[in-house]
Amino acid sequence: MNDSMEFLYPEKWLSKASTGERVACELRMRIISGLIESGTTLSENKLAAEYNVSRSPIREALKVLSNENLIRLERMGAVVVGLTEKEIEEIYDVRLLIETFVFERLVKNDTAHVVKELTKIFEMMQIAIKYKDADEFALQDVLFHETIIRSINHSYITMIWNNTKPVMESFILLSMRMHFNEKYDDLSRIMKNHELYIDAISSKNREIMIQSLHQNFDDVQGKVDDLWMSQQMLSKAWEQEKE
Amino acid sequence: MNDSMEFLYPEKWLSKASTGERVACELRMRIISGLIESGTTLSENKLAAEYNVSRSPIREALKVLSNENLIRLERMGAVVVGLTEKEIEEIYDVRLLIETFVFERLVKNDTAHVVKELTKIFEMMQIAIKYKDADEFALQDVLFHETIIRSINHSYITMIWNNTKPVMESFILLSMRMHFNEKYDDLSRIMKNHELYIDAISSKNREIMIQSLHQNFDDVQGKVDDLWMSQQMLSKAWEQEKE
DNA sequence: ACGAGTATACTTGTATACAAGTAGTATTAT
DNA sequence: ATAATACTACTTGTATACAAGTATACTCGT
Repeated sequence: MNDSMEFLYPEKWLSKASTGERVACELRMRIISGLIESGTTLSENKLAAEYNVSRSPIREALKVLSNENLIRLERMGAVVVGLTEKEIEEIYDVRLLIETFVFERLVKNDTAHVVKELTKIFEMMQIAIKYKDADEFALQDVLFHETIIRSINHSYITMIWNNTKPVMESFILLSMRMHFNEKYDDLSRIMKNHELYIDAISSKNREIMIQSLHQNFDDVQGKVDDLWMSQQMLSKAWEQEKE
Repeated sequence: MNDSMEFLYPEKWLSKASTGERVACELRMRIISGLIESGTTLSENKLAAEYNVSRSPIREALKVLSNENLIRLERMGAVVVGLTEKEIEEIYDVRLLIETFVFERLVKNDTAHVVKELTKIFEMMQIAIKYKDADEFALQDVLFHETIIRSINHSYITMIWNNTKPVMESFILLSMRMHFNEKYDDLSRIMKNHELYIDAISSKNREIMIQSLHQNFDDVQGKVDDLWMSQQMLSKAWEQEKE
């Protein structure tokens, strides 16, 4: 593989990850960012050569990506499905679905502990903005929703989250990197919406929750545009690098 | 492994399955049926020896079961989580959640094709009852719901289904085997409920859909009892066989 | 008797080897 | 020229080998 190759996924998030997980994270980023185009056929041998590892971790990674609907494992090779606008809307469908469910469960119990945790994450996000750390911001953003979802200890809801989280994370990561330094309006809107989430859970107010969920949902279109632009730019950068 | 060992999962459903898938299906059945108790630690080497295969397909199977929340992959060994009453309720939560979502999507389009397919499956179920074929009945029952869910072509909803289906299938399979020849009342109730599903989709009537979903949900408690009894009986049979 | 350290028998993660099957191409026979 | 066949270069699935790390038990020193 080209020595000048850079990894898209933050290496510091992979401290205790196995080779298979690393490959999965990197491939995921490359697929979602568009560096690996939809329709491409990936072969285990080629990937193994490319990443200088054996087929074992590659196989593991492909299984993971297949579970996340990013590739289709076929008889000869793995076909990249990728993320179109449709898939992104669908993944947000699922998040809306499970977060609504979670909220209904959540308000039946004491929410003080969750609210405290969410507030902490909220403040972390503010720090990330202050230091213009897009990756950290994305991480905390995902963690925010994960905290809400895991708080009800529902094994199958958690399972759904575990399967959608990686795609979500990569998507948000790319989107944030793209516009973190430009769109301050976006950031303040995101922060306000997260505040709304906390309020909704704190006050157990269904109206506010629906409002914040929809707000989040409305943001998707913007994020899709971000992704598209991100894909364009990365492709260009890639082409230039190859020359 | 004991030569008298019998496989719980129908072999005819595994015609084109790889060794890994076979092992996954069999282990899943043994975990859900209670033959492998919760808390047990499974080792790749022992399983490989037990099933006379190498570690590769065993690893694959364990990854699958881990995704289904049936085991927890830890540093040393895979700890069996199993299916308690809580997990079963939770898996039905998810089915209720996604089938509700699917229904809302479904009624926006023409449902004639789906209704036709469902009617076919319904008639297959009747034949299965006629010939007292519990396994076939379970297969068609699962297929019924799969047909509904896949009909909207929503990749992430399909993903959720793919992750819950195997557990669902095993659970229903065991439940049906247990009581297929006794509880005709149950069967007719199940059939009536499936008829209700078809009606709801055909007439696009939300009221009926909610009714059938809840009916289905109310059945769960009975099924949990079935599972518990099934686990007891299988354990006893196993103990006797060992002597 | 009891605690520290070591030996051992396990565990997983990764690399490699082999077998079976498939697509596509080249070659050969008609 | 064309169709059929054989060959080549791939593919995945499974088995095996090796490395690194961990828990248990045992031995040795006090």
